[in-house]
Amino acid sequence: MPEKFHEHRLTAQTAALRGCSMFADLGSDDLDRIAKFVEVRRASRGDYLFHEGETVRGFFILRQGAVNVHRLGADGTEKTIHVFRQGQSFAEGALAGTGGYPASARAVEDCDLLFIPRVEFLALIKSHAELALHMIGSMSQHLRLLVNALDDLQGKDVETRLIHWLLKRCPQPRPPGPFEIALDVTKTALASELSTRNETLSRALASLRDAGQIAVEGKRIRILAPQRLEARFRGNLGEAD
Amino acid sequence: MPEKFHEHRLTAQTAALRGCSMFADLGSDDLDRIAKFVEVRRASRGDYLFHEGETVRGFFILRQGAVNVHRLGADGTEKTIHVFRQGQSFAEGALAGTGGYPASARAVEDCDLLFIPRVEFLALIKSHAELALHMIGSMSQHLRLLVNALDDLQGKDVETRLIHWLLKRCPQPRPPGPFEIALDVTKTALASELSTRNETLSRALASLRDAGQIAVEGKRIRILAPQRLEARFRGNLGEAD
DNA sequence: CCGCCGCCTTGACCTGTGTCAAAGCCTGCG
DNA sequence: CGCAGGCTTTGACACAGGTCAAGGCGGCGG
Repeated sequence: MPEKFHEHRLTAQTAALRGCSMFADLGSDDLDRIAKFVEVRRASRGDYLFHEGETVRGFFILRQGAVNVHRLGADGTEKTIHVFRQGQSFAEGALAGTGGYPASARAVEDCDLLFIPRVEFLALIKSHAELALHMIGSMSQHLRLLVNALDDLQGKDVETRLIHWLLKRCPQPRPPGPFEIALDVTKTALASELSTRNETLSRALASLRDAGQIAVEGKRIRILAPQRLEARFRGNLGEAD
Repeated sequence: MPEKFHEHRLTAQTAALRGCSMFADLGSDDLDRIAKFVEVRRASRGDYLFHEGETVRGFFILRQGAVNVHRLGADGTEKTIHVFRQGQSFAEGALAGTGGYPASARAVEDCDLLFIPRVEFLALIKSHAELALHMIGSMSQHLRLLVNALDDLQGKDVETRLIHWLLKRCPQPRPPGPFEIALDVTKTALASELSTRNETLSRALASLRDAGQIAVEGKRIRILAPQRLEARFRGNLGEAD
């Protein structure tokens, strides 16, 4: 491999690493050191990145695409734990523990990711306390995420969870006019992300449509008045929760 | 304070620290260093250790008792995320993040705990990569725990969750004869731990009793045949999940 | 000893959501 | 062009579990 190309590959990865919150404020020398053992991976829609129970070889940073982290129930139906999207890292929590990955991960879109091998990374951490703190911070985020997911499930009905999902991808502060969201996955996949079935999601969408909150055109959902939708969200929380 | 007493206090805490998995295999000099800034705390049943949103001052190790980590819904009902018991640490995930504790913690029994202040601990981590790895390991455990809780909720009905809870505190390998479990909290609190209501828990217990699986006498539950109960557990998973 | 107050139990009822089934709609392929 | 196989929508139905209400049981203070 020509040296020039190798150089280029390194800087491209360095940039990608910096984009991930975990490595955001590391010195560029450190980043280069990491970039040396990082692997670039591509995954097509449907490919598995790892399976539950498999021994942990490393973790991932998602540059492009979306990954569904889930478990399989005894009857084979998969239960989504979380869907990660670009810029996020996942499975770093599994690095330190024993017993392999606690869940499986499958690309729900074509993905472009970085794979950080376990042993090299752990070795690096030992000499870079800074990095360890970032790692802890990142895991901390995931903990919060799961805590949120957990009380979403406990307290909120499907309509409320759907509204929550919509509002999360609507800019803050809320635009007064309509805002359109393009679904990057099938509605069935979205249903799974919301821990429900496509039928139920379909009904929830219909109910919001009938209430004049949204307009649905295939894979595009238009929020007619984000502020009004947010009001309904708070309303739902008040009684149902 | 007499030097002798101080010495004693230190070694007692050192021992307590070693009991916690997070510090288990640290050198005793390191433990002593930690012990210096650790605070001993007691909490009576009902006391709050921290509230959701409060700025994070440190984390806890539970030496004795039980702590309920939960959130309050909009209507004021509390939703349990997890109940920690002796030997476990909690809230260490909040150390690195921003935005304060993601949940509240309340003693459900009289508790005896160690409080590890945030700034001192973080400073120590910077110079002790070993410790950082342990920290990561511990958070990793909590992540797994939440993942488990999450798919418990998604997939399993209350009876199954109850059986799961019972089996978790029944020795492995399963004794062939009866095994008795003493509830350390009220049944209402247990219901909350299982993310349900006392009425529903009551029914689940009754149903297991009528099925000849358990005997309930106030706060003591006798599992008549652990192996048979485990069989039922697997049965439930097969269909319902 | 009695009454109060928490906790637990049981019954009746209602609602959300999963399940099953049928039909509509797209998209790609022969 | 037309058909097949996905996805989505809608309806009918079943059931787990939450809610409300009415006791029962027990412990503790007066």
